[in-house]
Amino acid sequence: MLDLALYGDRGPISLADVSSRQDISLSYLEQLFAKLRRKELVSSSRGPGGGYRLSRPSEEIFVADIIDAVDERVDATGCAGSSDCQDGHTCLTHNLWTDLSDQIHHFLSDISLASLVERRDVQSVSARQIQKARSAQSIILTAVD
Amino acid sequence: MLDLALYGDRGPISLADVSSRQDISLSYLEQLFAKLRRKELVSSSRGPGGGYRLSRPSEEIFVADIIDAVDERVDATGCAGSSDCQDGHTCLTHNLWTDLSDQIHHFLSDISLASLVERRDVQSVSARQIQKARSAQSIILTAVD
DNA sequence: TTAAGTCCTACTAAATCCCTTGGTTATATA
DNA sequence: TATATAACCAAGGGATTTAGTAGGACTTAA
Repeated sequence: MLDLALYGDRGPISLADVSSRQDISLSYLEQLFAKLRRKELVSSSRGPGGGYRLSRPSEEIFVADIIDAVDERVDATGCAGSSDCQDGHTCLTHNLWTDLSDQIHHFLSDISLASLVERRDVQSVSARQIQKARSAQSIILTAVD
Repeated sequence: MLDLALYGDRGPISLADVSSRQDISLSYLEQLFAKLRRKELVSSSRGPGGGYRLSRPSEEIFVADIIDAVDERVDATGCAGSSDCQDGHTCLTHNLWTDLSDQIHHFLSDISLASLVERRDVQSVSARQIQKARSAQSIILTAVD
């Protein structure tokens, strides 16, 4: 999603591009983006020149939204929401773990894609990725010559 | 560990007792407590009447200490500390996940066993456990008659 | 018409978590 | 001194999750 936020300002991004930039397998990305599309965080267009784009401005998409869509829960309990972890009742530390889950969710729901794009560490990784893509392309062009 | 904090005020607690109260298998507890002992969070005494006790007052043992001892890390990154998640470099969201790990660790390092013992939800679960143990014992006594 | 792309299902490999089995050693007590 | 109670130890197994593969069907711009 951060890849779309970084590189998606001029039209849709194909998962093949995301795959090569971020070192994530294409098929795995397809599975993740199917879930992201269902939760309407991205929209897709098929055919040549197609790909995915963010369905909202990056300021309005939060990491928690993405985790929720892909993961279905941020849950540190193990006993989960069901709360019958011990013979039909809750275990001793049940509420400790639900508190922690809440903390995690709160932390991630404060971080937008836009705020990540502005981070210096993200920008430097992105710069390296662009550099790498350029040199890869120049190798191809050289080979064509 | 919370079981020791709750019930360990009169001498050591056997893992068999913890096992029956907390519905955790004895062998699994043995593995966990081996790690806790190595990190000097508990001390053990063998033989009849033996068991484990907290090696510090419950005010001075924090959930983060326990997690660290048992788990060796609280780490949300996947790429872990190694930070070479992408072809020898860090991935785009590397620092986001290390930040999250820090947040989790900070949250858990503020929570002592003593503070958990004082929680109402913990006390009510504990009360239920004591009740259950009493009725189990009375069944045994009745059977002896 | 063709190639680029999404879309879909089924399967696999590895890791982790919790647990089981089957022991040994130490020690309090009868 | 015998016995029961407990900690200690090692090897392995089942379930679940995570990340990825494989192989294809459908859409659409050029």
